[in-house]
Amino acid sequence: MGPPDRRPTPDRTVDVPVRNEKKGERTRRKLLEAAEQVLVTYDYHDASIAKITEAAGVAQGTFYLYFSGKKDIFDEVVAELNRKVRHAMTEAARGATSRLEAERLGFAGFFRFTREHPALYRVIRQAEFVSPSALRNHYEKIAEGYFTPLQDAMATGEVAPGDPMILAWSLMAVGEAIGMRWIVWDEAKEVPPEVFDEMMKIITRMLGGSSTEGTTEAVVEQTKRRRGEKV
Amino acid sequence: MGPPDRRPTPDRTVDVPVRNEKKGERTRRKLLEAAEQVLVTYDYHDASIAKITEAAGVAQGTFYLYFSGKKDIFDEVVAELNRKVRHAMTEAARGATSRLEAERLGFAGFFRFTREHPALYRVIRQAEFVSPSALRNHYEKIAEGYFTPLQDAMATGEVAPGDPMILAWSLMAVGEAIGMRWIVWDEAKEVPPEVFDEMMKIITRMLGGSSTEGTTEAVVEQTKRRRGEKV
Amino acid sequence: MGPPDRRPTPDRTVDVPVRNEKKGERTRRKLLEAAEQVLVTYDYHDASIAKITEAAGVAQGTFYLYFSGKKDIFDEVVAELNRKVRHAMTEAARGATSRLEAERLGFAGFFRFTREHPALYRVIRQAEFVSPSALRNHYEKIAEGYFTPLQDAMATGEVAPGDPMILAWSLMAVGEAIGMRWIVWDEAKEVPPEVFDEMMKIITRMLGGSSTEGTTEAVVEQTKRRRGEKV
Amino acid sequence: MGPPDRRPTPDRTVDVPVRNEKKGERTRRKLLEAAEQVLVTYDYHDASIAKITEAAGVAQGTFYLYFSGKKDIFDEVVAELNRKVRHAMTEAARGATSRLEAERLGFAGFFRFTREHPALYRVIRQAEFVSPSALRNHYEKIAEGYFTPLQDAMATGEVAPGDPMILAWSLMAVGEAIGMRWIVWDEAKEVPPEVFDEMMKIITRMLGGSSTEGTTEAVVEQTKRRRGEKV
DNA sequence: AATGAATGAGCTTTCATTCAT
DNA sequence: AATGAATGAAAGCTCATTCAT
Repeated sequence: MGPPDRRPTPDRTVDVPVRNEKKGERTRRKLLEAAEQVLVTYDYHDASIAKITEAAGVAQGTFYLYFSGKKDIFDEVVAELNRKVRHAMTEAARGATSRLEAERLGFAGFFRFTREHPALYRVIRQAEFVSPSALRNHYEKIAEGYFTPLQDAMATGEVAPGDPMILAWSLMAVGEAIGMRWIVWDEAKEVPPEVFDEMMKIITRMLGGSSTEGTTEAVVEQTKRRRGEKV
Repeated sequence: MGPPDRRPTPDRTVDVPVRNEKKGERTRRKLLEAAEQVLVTYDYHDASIAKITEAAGVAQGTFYLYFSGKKDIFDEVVAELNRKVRHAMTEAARGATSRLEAERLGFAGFFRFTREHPALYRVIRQAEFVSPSALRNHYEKIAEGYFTPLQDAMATGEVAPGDPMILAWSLMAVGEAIGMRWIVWDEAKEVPPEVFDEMMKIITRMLGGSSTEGTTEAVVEQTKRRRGEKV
Repeated sequence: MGPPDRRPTPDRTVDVPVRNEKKGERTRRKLLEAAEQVLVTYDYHDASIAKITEAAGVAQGTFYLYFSGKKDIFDEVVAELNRKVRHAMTEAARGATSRLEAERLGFAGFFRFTREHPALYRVIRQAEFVSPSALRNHYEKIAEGYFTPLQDAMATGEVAPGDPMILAWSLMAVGEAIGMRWIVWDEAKEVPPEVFDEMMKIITRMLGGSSTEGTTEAVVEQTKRRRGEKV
Repeated sequence: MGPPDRRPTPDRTVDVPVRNEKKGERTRRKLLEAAEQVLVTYDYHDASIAKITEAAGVAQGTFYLYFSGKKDIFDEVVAELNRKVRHAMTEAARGATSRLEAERLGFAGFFRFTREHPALYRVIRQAEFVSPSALRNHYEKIAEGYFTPLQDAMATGEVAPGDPMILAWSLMAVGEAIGMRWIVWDEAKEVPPEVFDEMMKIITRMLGGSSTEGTTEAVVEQTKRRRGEKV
């Protein structure tokens, strides 16, 4: 299953000891990094302990000194990726002056992450079958990150009133679908600008705010300006 | 799309010879049905050829007379499920008098299908790792089904102008996310009415049409009437 | 554990197809024979499936077509050995004209078996930890074989009255201990005659019958005569 | 034999430093006690060094400072148990006024020990495969303990003349078999009185002495009296 | 058209033992 | 005197696939 021979198994992880790190901790970290790396190329079933330990440059038995089994390390990898995606989105949206701008920047950040980690994106989705709880946790954490900002924006009228959680899930879903279709499937470096613009028009309508700033036209205009196109 | 295959999913593999069906074709059909059945309970890796052939009542060797391998039959099962979901959605939307109503009915149909086939839903998602091409085909066929109707609705102004394909993907994504979150995760019999209403408010904004009929308020009103609540 | 390198693993079992035996049955029999053979040299834990299948000349996977696991085949081997020992004892005692003579011949038969299968003797005792039920079954079957004859002999006064089962267990125990001490430990070809005679004196007293024939002196006399010694 | 080691078997490894005991000796003792404890619950193969060192509260590596391997410590544990059983039997028989009474008390003591240490009983028998020499040593020491008393009793006519060693082995065997059958298998608190009496009738005959005191009837009478039954 | 016995590579996991610190 | 991280061989077992019948 999966694409087992697209790339050869990476032989070793470069072991750069982190400062103040004990021997045991370093080995654990090496294993975690190796697992992430192996899961880039192989799916859960094909990502064997043998491949992981080989990539980490340790003996097979060593694995069980740090993890109780395959699912255990998988869960940790998922948790780490979750942290990374959320970080990428939050950082991208930082400094936005409106909810809509925050969405635009956040989506752009998410797509950038998707492009930079096309295989890790696969890992997250795989969790649905390997570790449902890890998957739930992933989506819920992202949705929760949306909750308060959307609630606040609803209070100011920037976003149409409603249940912030349902809106959060809807926005998240659109981003994921567009990312899957126009980045992962097309193995593209980015969502084509016209698709992004079109998507933002839809997102704008989903938010349904009343302020001028948030209208479809205004957004398209802003974006074009940013790209240096003429309005 | 005609009404293909109106038989309900068989609970067990009962071999009722179809008229004019040769022996070989019947065996092939038995295997396909058995695979579908087994994949309801087991995921791809646990659904062994042995389980499938046992369920079909044939010897293991027979399997390779009709399918080139495990992935082969999986692809065929996915294709069949795809046919069924699309059929369920199309049938549900039949007779709608507006695009918005068609969406509402279509989503309801999709949720009903999700509720009735919670495990089959999992099968489709699993295709992402087992057979990426099957998965693409699945989503693309659904999206294509949206294309013409949305294009037409844009022409009449019922839906805001734009790229019908991107809107199709966005709508599909929202439905899937809500179905996953409120049916599959909650193991619920249906999406709670208030969630459905809230989602429809968002969908309505996504369509962004100009006709009165399509406004949020109008839709909520219609729905309440249907439920016998006072407006 | 155990003496792992006394003898090399036997490479193959000579496969003499038994008449009217189907392919599957023959493979099963080959595995059973190979297991018995391997268990002669190695103890339960060291008698790996790999060694067994190699000795049988089949692939490892084939093993699981016929046995559910290691314990399964072990139980069958124990059961077969049990059948063999009881057969050896019964055959040996056949034709005895008194209970005491039957005992003498039976013990001699048991010792002969012990001598011919010193390692199989070990296998039986190993069952105590590997498969307690198999072990119980083994001893109980032997004890049961004693029951009726002893009961009958008690009725005729040939053996002192009492509980035949407790006497059966006591006789069995003495035989086993003497066999262990003077055959297995000494790797001897037989229990030394003077030990055997001494043991028979004790056995004679244990039976405690009243008939002249059964007295210690009479037995020793008979035995000496048989050996051609002068009385 | 003096009264060595009157401390009860420790339920847990509590490290009470013994007077004048150096640190190294204490660690060694802790390991030995931990091994005994672990072997009560697990059999040889499942009693891992990890479990033993954990129970002893020392690091795994420390084990090899005191023992050359797993078999080494096992042998020492067996030797200690051997000391304990013999001690239990000797103590029980102390004060007997005849050989027969000594047997009766000795058997009772052995059964009591068996009942109190059902798992340790298993440990001894396991030695047969783990460490044949330890096992031989065990039985030989017990048999030797019988030797002199039986020899003396034969001299006085209390026991029928013969080879004391063969009689010793026979008696030992009967005790072990009855203990296994009616205590270990039945998980009973004691050998049922009627079984014990019946066994003593057999033992009495095995000893085959001439003095009145030793007759079956006399023994049964004594026993009944002890139990307060009327004769 | 069908059988089903046989394959063998590959998996996860355990554990006695070593050795640098 | 003690540590505990690391080892690596070996185990039992599964399963997609083949092929002689």
